Amino acid sequence: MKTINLTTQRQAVYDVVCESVDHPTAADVMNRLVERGHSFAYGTVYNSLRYLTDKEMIRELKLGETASRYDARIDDHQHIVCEICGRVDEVMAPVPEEWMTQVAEETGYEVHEAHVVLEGVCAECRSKRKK
Amino acid sequence: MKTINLTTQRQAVYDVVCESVDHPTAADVMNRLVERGHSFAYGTVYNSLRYLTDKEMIRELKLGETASRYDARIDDHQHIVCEICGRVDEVMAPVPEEWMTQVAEETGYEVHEAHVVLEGVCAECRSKRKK
DNA sequence: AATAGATTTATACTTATTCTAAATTGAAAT
DNA sequence: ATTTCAATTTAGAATAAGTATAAATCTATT
Repeated sequence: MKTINLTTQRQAVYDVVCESVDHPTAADVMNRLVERGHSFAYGTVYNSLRYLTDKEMIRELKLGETASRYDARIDDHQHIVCEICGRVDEVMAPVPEEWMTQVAEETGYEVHEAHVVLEGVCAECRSKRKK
Repeated sequence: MKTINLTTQRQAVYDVVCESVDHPTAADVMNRLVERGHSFAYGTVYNSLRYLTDKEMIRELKLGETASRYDARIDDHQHIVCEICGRVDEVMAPVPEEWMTQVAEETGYEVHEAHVVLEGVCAECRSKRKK
């Protein structure tokens, strides 16, 4: 079932996510679609985001905020959120395998994956703070 | 401001969280309060959970589900969720310091903390599956 | 052109949580 | 003991994010 049916709506949603660098929420995506002259139903945007997520063309991020965010990078990676300005950046350093093994031993679980949300202060906010 | 004012309601909420081993949601806490003969307002339970969280007597967990869960263990640790039965267990193995350092170097962030949600299959579900 | 299946639309609904304004409680001061 | 005042609780309305539904529309195939 890897048939992918990209309707106008799904393509437009995909384009917005791909061209965004800030991990937009569904509401962000909606606004950007309107800016581009589209006017899709509320539910269609959610449907499209889910469809694209199911087809693994985008990823849904749950970073502990109320709304999910979406990411066009689908390779395995984590995220870091700035406590000051709220920006979200990618973390490419892989979670250490040995730690995962340790967790498996400790818990008796078969460990499949790790979702990590780091918190800290981004470079920009750090330099602003120095004054 | 470390004055802690434990009203009847807050104490009862705290007791429920402390005596639960399954990381209850606000709704779970509400039900358990009713079982114990209490009948507090809806908002009071949320207020109390927030109060206790602010005073660092309990921790709020955002594990990617729609509802927050609460944990009476306040020492630094992570969580693992079973993909089959949904149970949530503690992970005491600390996130490797060197990985955090690596992330700091990679991102330019000052890294403060890591929230990790692992996913896998718990021991019980693994043995059930073997049949 | 006719049909069927998938998709979109508009809108209603759900769930989790927060907000609000009035009522209640409880500690401190008279 | 009574007054007072802030903190807290209550009941219920409001909000935010997302899901469900049923009718309308689109699209591919006969």
